[in-house]
Amino acid sequence: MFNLNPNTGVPIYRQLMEQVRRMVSSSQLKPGDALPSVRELAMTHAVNPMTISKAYSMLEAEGLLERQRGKAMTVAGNLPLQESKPDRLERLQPAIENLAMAARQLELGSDDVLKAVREHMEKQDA
Amino acid sequence: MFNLNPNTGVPIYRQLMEQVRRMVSSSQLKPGDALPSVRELAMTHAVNPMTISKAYSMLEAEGLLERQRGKAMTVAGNLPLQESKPDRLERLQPAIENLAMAARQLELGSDDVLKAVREHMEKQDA
Amino acid sequence: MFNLNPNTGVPIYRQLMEQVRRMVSSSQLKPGDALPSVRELAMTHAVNPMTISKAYSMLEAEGLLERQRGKAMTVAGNLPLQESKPDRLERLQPAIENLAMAARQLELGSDDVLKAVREHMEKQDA
Amino acid sequence: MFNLNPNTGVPIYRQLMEQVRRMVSSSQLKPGDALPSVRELAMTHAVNPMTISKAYSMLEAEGLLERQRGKAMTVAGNLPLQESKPDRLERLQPAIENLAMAARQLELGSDDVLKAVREHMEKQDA
DNA sequence: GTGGTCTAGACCACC
DNA sequence: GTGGTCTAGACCACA
Repeated sequence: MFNLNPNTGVPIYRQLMEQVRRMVSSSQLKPGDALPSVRELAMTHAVNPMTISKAYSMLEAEGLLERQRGKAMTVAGNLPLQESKPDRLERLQPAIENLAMAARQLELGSDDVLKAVREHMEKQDA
Repeated sequence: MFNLNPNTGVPIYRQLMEQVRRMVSSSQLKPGDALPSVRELAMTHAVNPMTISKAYSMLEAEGLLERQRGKAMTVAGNLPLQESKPDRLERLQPAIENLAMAARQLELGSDDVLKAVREHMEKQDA
Repeated sequence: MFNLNPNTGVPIYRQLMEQVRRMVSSSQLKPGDALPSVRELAMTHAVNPMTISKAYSMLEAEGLLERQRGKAMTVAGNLPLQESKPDRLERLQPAIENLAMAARQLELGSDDVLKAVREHMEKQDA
Repeated sequence: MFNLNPNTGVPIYRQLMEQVRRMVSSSQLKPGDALPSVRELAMTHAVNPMTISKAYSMLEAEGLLERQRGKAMTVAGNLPLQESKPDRLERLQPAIENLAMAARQLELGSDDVLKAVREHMEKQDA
């Protein structure tokens, strides 16, 4: 469900926050849905529970998640519906810019890049 | 030439190191070429000179750059030629994986992603 | 400057957040002013630095404080001026309600309460 | 009768314990008086019954309350009479100190504070 | 020097 | 079982 990599330089809690935001944006996580428990996520990703907890707390402060005492955190109930495709494409932009910059610096043209992206995504779908 | 963003969580010096490596990998920076001076880069990107200097020093320790007293740092002279396209595509993988993960979490299909990437890269070329 | 009590049941980081908000509200801390460093505050109050850091981080997320790399945190520069007296009295309400509830349950009348408050505040001023 | 606020950070059971102690201290609850049932209090304050029960049990352990099988809990019969006014003023101190600290940080003088307290208590009496 | 991140582990509050 | 808070201590990024 989530993909946390401690070696990228991006803090783990920030990776998680961003990924939760995206899952909510696409309605793979809907208002009222429970998130994985702090301990469970910490176990499966071999990360300290506090690191997960920090991400959840900050998303709660943002209003994206809600806490219910003694229960798992849930997606906030007062959120707008699934974001439109243009909005979600907007959220994709940073990853695209990052890719394009790398390609430019590697002198790889759009043909090569598009081919590599297509292959990766097809392999993933399969 | 470079693109340094202090807000991503990735340390600035690591962003710079990675970007220099890519430019060398593609021979946009060739053995003997001078890099921008620490001061210049620090000015244009509003970054502390020590941060630039640290990146350069670590690349020097890696053998990618050479320092000549009183002159700008240059790309090391004993480097292999431009990397082959497969090698450079390999360097592109992390950015592709990052993009694919974001797309999956946003529930955007490969068609939409490829279209967005193509548009971004064309706009950039223009 | 601050008053942190670990025995009230109110989390320390929340006590600190509330007190910083009040100091800013009254302009005892003005935009641009530096706050005590995390380590300093942790030392003087015998509290773990992370506890202080957590309060500061959450106030930053709120927009009340700003972080400058390598420097102490400062009060955000884009804040409105000192709050009006009615606004500050509004902030005082929870403490007043708490006092009134206690007085009611202790069957102490407003005369006794006002006298006690006056005495406490005069002693404090002296 | 009681005032339980889940958002202050103070555990609910501690809020309740403190308030019961004050009611007993002022003889608004006298030895032999029955307390509201766990279920009733839990309902009216939208709190988990176990939370109420825990507060009652701890007050029982303190000797302030007595449990009679199948009946409501009552105030213990062997308690001293109503506390003297100085004793009750002593119990009020924490709330006063809290108020004075808030006022100081908000730069509100004793005149303003006393006025606000008086107004609040009069409104409450009315 | 500053703050940030993470860990390992404890105890608490609540369901 | 859930999340929350705190500690002690390590290492990193940045000025």
